[in-house]
Amino acid sequence: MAGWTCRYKLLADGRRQIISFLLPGDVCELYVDIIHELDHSVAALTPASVARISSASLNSAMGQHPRLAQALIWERIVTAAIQREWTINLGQRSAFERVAHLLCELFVRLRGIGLVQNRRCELPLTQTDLADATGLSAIHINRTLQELRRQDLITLGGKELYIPKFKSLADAAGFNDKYLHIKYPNDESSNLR
Amino acid sequence: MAGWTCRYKLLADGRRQIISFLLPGDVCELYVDIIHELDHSVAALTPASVARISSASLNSAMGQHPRLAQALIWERIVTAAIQREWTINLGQRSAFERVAHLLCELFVRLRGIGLVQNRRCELPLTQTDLADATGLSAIHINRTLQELRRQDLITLGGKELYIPKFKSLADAAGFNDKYLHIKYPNDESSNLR
DNA sequence: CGAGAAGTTGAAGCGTGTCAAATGCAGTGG
DNA sequence: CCACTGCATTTGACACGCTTCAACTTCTCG
Repeated sequence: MAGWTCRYKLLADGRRQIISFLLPGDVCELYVDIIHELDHSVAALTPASVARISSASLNSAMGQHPRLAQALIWERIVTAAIQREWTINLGQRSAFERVAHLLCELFVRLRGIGLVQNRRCELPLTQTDLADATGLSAIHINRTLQELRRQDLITLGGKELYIPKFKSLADAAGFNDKYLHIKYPNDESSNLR
Repeated sequence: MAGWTCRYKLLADGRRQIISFLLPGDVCELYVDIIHELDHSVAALTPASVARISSASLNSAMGQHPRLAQALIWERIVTAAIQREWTINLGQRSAFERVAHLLCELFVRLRGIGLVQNRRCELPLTQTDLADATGLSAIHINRTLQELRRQDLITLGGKELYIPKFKSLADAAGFNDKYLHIKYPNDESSNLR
């Protein structure tokens, strides 16, 4: 409901991969009762508040509100699309593109839930977090962020991210928001420049 | 129903990332009618036969067979887990581990659908396919496969893969099949040695 | 004010990519 | 049946993006 969390997995030797970021409103796990055990971990990156929903109440809610079931299907589709896009990000893109792409994704998702104002949003991640999400070293993240700043694509500091020309950053990243299937209130995705 | 296919996405400059492999019995897309357009492509890697199911007949089948709906939920959970594991593979593992891990995954999945006999299975992938799945260059795939052969972890040639000691390969890859949630007929996963 | 975490910088090393070319192999047409 | 063709695989040499290591500095917060 509030705050940032992430899915992650630790390898035997201590390497950590962040698998995805969960933002306010995101669903963590619908089927805990089916699989019984998660194959990964979830952690809060900021103070966060989380709601638990019993499958009984969820089922009755879906019975009374058919569009809720539809919304949850839609949520799964988008989550899967994001995970596929991360696969592409890690598999094909350079460090520069990777970081730019991740920032684009987070920015658009935050925008979709009203957490972007004046092209600014909070980004409560350490450079180590960014490193573990992009499969890079924290040191290289640092240098990549410097390069992004040098090209005036972002301003990042004090946990605040500012993207002056979104289109430029998206082009540099090869980012296309179609996969997120996000509808923006009061304007269209193409209005992001 | 038969043959190998894959999901993939092409970047603007021609880079290709294979996002996942679809094996016989796998579901490609349940909700085409909801999202209308796919954000990626699917291609056959071998001659393949595919069945289309209308949402009408699927819904009626699920109505008559409650366990079918359960099975499809289970399928989505496993698919999501595989995609997360690919994220880890591409983000954290070395070339050697990546290839070993991918071969482990495919081997176990093929085993689950009865396509492994005497520790052998078909692997109708080119080295270029493996490269695009693991985010490596085809040349480095070639050298990595040679190293895997040199360590007697695999035999691969003529589109046939042989894994003499699965446990050894899995250890080298950091592979744990738990995320696949596969039940083996007539034996347990730990029987794979 | 002190201490630990986060961010920054420089130098050196290495894993993987790129380029170029040779070899092997399967399908095709004469 | 064989020469031809094109794709897959293999090999070697070299380049480079990113990692590692080792400081140092700057923040944050009790």
